[in-house]
Amino acid sequence: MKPQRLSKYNFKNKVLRVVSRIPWGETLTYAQVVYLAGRPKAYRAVGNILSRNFDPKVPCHRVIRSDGKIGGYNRGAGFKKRLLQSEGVIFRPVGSENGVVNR
DNA sequence: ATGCTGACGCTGG
DNA sequence: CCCAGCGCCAGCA
Repeated sequence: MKPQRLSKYNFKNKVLRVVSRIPWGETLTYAQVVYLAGRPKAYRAVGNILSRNFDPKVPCHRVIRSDGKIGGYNRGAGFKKRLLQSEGVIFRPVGSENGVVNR
């Protein structure tokens, strides 16, 4: 077992792990995830990582924007919203598209 | 090694 | 509420 260097090498891994621990029906913002992963200012990178993640073990649809908007999804934002709604996440109809998570 | 990319966040208009 | 601009960072070609 090699000592795990959390500085950068594990960042992606850590992010995926954090996301995979989000309970059913719960949501976290990108900022929260990145904070838990230890890089409070790397929210940009998280988007990159999640966009490339296709592992079903990682419920990346539970990660939303800090302003409450849904954000993007590699399978389509609409699909992401449906998934969240089916998990009981309440959306407040705002604007035309995105909608805001009620919390 | 270098430069561009993007599922973001925040402020200002 | 919507749009534009700037900052920030790890991944990837």
